[in-house]
Amino acid sequence: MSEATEQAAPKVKRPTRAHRREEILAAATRVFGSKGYHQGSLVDVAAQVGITHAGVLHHFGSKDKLLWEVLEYRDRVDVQHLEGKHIPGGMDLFRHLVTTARLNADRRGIVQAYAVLTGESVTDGHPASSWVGQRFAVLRGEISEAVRDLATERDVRLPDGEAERAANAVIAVMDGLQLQWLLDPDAVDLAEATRFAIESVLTATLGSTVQIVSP
Amino acid sequence: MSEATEQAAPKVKRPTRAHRREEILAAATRVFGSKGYHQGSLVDVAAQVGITHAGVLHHFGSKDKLLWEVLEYRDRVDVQHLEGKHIPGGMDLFRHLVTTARLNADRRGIVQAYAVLTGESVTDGHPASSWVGQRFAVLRGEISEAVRDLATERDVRLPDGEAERAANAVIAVMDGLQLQWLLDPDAVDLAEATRFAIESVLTATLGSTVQIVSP
DNA sequence: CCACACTTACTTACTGGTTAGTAAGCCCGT
DNA sequence: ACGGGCTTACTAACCAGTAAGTAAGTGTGG
Repeated sequence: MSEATEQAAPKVKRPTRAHRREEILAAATRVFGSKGYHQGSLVDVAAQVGITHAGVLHHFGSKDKLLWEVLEYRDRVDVQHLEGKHIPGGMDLFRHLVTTARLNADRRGIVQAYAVLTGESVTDGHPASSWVGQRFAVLRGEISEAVRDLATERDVRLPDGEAERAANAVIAVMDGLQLQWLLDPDAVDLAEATRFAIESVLTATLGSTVQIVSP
Repeated sequence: MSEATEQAAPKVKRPTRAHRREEILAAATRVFGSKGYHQGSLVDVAAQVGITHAGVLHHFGSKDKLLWEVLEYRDRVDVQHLEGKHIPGGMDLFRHLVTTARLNADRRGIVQAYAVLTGESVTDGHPASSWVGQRFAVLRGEISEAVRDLATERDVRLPDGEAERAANAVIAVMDGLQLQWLLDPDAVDLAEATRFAIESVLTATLGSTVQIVSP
């Protein structure tokens, strides 16, 4: 009898398409993160959500397409803590980068997936290589822009290409620190190390001490 | 008849064991670099030296053992331009790091193999993970030591752990720049970017401008 | 309100391909 | 004539993708 009144929670039986896809994406992130794309199989992914590998293909068509959606999924998670606000510029961008690093220290799976897939992507014809390349290009643009903002703010004239060089160094240091942290979490404090490294690059680039204060 | 007189050139026919192993190691470096460890097969390696995959196993026993020898092989190549001199300290170490970066810009295969294997190594139970971990630990020790040398030289008192933080940043930036360079060689000048990034970290750490002059 | 048509979410079973590793034997140089 | 270097031939495992079937839903016309 009480069942009729419980119609407020309508869908308990079959998972909706959207929900199931999300489950599979989360599982695929774990699998690709812990085994890599080539070594991680659709059977592994399927087992984690309690279906067969054919069921996964029913939702995503092919393993390549699944990977693409996993990468987009990571992008969504990456900016969700910004809550609608667009990606910031100037000093706020660097604060955002450090904040992301701090959050990442509690999201090992996603960091690992990113590191593994980025490393794998430099192999010939890897399906993720264009995604990673694009990602680097976008980051390079955004960060060098922020560096130029800071330079203008402080009346510093930057040599040609200096902003891009700084941007590349910032991106590099974040990726490299993640690798070290994954292999030995005790050897690196992800957030602190990231803050230190970015401050170093900015200080050297702008010629005066730069401090990134936690928001 | 003339065959008998040709015995003056003794070893043209069958390659010696040592020489063959070296050929296979070079081939394996190319294959693991271009396809990764898991995706690169023994058949690929064997084809490059004109034998079958069973021939490779005859020399190395298993794929894992081959990987280990490839990693050791890379270490040998990496320091061979030092010609017997041991790994330097102080400012000489950082000069050495930049020099290595410059040489690496013409050794894409080795850089790629290192990047791919390092990325792969964070996957569960990867045979290279302990090698990479060890490598990071050794580098961290050597570089932080060199940072302390420079600090002493310049009468700078470093906060606790600052040398290690700087070392981590230097290692990170080198690995990260290699990744970016592999994905888009035009976007990064490997040697210049490395020099810039290391100088930044050292300048920020030591509180006064540091320049690394090419030897 | 219910039967019929259709769709969704899978499963089972299979194909064709690739893999590392093993075993046995051949050939060539010494 | 013997042993190292190699090949051929094979095994057992695993892979992505396909095809066909099934059960449980959803929508619709009468």
